[in-house]
Amino acid sequence: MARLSDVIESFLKELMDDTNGCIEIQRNELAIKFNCVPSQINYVISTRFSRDRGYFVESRRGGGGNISIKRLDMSEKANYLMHIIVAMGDSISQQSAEIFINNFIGFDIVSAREAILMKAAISDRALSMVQPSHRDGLRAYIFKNMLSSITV
Amino acid sequence: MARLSDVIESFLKELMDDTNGCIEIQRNELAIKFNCVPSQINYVISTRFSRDRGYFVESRRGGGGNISIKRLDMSEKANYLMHIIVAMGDSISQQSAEIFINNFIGFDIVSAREAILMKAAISDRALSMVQPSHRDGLRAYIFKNMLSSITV
DNA sequence: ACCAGAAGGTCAGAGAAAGTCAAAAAATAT
DNA sequence: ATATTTTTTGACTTTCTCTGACCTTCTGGT
Repeated sequence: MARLSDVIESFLKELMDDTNGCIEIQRNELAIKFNCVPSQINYVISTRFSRDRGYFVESRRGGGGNISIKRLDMSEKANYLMHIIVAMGDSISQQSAEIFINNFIGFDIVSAREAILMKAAISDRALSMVQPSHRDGLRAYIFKNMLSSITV
Repeated sequence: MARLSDVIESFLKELMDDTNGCIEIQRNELAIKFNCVPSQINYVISTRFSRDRGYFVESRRGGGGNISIKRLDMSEKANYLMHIIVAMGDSISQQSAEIFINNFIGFDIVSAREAILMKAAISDRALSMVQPSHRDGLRAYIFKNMLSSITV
């Protein structure tokens, strides 16, 4: 038996595809449509449309209240990446690069596999041929190059 | 009399033959079908469908939970990658590396975006800090490191 | 101001799966 | 015959989903 939460999730995502990634719903109405309690809508939203899954949720109570869900758009992610490219400076350690990369996964900017690839490319191991004193500089250079490649 | 675990194993494998190497089961349901305790299903999966036997297993708990098993055609792709790692030797030009990467896309070994990332990491531009005479060697090293990271 | 009604929010508990681990039983090897 | 390995079992744990009672916030009318 398919999970109701999954059904509601894909309903909302399809709705979003038709409306440029931005929808407004009424909680009670939706609950009636899917024959569940209203709080299940909250459950779906909090487990499937959280910030770190790339959605931005707002709501208003009271008469005429509603819930709006927006899919964070690419330009925002690109801005985020550009910001990091600038902030990184011209040198970075393996450790802090990996922290950045882990955050990217959280922000849905890269997939888990892409993260693995990036980590592999800038690890100390990959750069072991390079003099230690030059490693962090080269790492920043390669890292930035990878980041700008996916900004497009 | 054949062992139950073997019976369950071949049942799952036949199921997989009919479904393109990818199945979804419910643990409790299967246990009822074979008249055993649910944890025996775990035993079969962990002894017969482990990673190094070429299967990838995922599961979800809770209502509507399930276990999915995917057969990896590991052999083919992993062999292909290993072959390339060996063939590359300890030096490679940007151009030939890109040819390899383009082939990976064709063989569904990497996605288009992953390919972009890999190319960015080993481009002459990313390695412009490095003396030209050392570039191809470092490139091979980074490239191999990325390839083995996704062979796992 | 005040109040009523109309939204949405929270949280804990019930229910529905799958996971773990170690002991008992069975099969195999020496 | 005995030791070792593999299979089977079941009690207990963890995770995810669904529900309902109760709470908070907003709007509009008096």
